[in-house]
Amino acid sequence: MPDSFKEILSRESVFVKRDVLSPHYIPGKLPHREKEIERVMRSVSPALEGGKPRNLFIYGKTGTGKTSTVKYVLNKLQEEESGKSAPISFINCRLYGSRYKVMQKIVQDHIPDFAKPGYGISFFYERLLDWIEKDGKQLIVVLDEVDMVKDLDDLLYTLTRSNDDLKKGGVSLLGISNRLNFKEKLDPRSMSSLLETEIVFSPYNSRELASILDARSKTGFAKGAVEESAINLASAIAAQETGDARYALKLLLRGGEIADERGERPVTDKHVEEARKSVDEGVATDAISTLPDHQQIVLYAISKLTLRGSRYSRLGNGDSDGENYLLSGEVYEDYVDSSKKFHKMPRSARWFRQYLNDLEMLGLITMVDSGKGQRGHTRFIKIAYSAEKVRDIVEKQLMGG
DNA sequence: CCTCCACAGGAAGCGCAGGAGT
DNA sequence: ACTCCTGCGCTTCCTGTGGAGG
Repeated sequence: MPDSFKEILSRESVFVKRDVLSPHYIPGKLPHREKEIERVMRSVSPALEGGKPRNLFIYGKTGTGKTSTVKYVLNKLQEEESGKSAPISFINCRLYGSRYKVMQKIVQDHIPDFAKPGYGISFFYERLLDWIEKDGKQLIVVLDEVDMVKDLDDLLYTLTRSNDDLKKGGVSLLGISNRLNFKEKLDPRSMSSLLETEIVFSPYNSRELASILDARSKTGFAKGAVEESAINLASAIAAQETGDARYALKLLLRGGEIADERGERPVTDKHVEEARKSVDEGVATDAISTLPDHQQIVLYAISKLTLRGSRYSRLGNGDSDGENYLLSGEVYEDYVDSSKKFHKMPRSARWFRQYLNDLEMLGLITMVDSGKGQRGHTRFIKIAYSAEKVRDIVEKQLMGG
């Protein structure tokens, strides 16, 4: 318990430059991505000499450094080529998820005068061609999370076709995606245009993660403020999950915050261990509060019944492990009641089943098929997180609003 | 053995909001 | 700015499934 604000302020933090630990920070050096950086540079380099870069496609799971690598290379490109012959549009397709929006964004980036809404695609297209031809520019369009574009075939067609319509200059594409299987849905023609070159980013292993964390903590943390074992644990946990560098960074950052809150000085693996709980809980809270209302209500019904105990408590005799499993029928009944409580019209039983499947996909509940000992064919449902917490989150979410 | 139970999940169709085209 | 179109969330209807009960 601090005696005064003065004490809190004078207390030394383990951080010296906190934002270095943030996942958005792009360090001056990207460890373990040297090969990838070189390949991206190689494919972009023709732009420096007025040539058309090859189209490039990058895959890799989240937190493997795809976006950072591309941003790093493009920053370098703009530094070395301070002229205006290789303009860049960096587009996050989660925000600009259609051909129209992407085209509009490109125009807005470079010729904002014409970016008013209401114009058709063909208008944007021709303005853009004029602008590129003017002094033979080499436009580079980066499509981050490219799988989020609804009419991707059309977009790719439009952009690659522009090279045929241009007398001078060119447009090249750089696509980034974390889903490997999405190209199956693509038109073979747009596939071959996008996949001229392909780079796969593999997940970091725990040693690589450790050296990344180590490098960042050297500038982010105060000297001696973080123990090596803490870094190793954070890397090991993240490597075990998916090799996600963002997750590893979060663990370390949160661990530092926890240590600060208690005024403890070196960040140890104990802090990281607790950070893991807190981070995972935060993820669950986020996942729940962004859920559609009715899925939240289903979760609410499940958590309520879990706390009260199943009405049909006769599970297979002797199966003492099966505590707190609920039947989908009784959950539906409570879901209908709970919907009324939150002033919502309950959905049909068919759609309720769909909700259950969605929630299972998100890892918020688990289900097993009813075996012996149960009349009829149903599923046993169990909540994956603390029932009290889930109930409170949903209540807060749906009551005040 | 057949029937019933208590569901699972596919198919078809419907109304609506928002995006595309004019 | 206006209409047309499409995708999405949802309902209704239906067939399937595996054990219980008679």
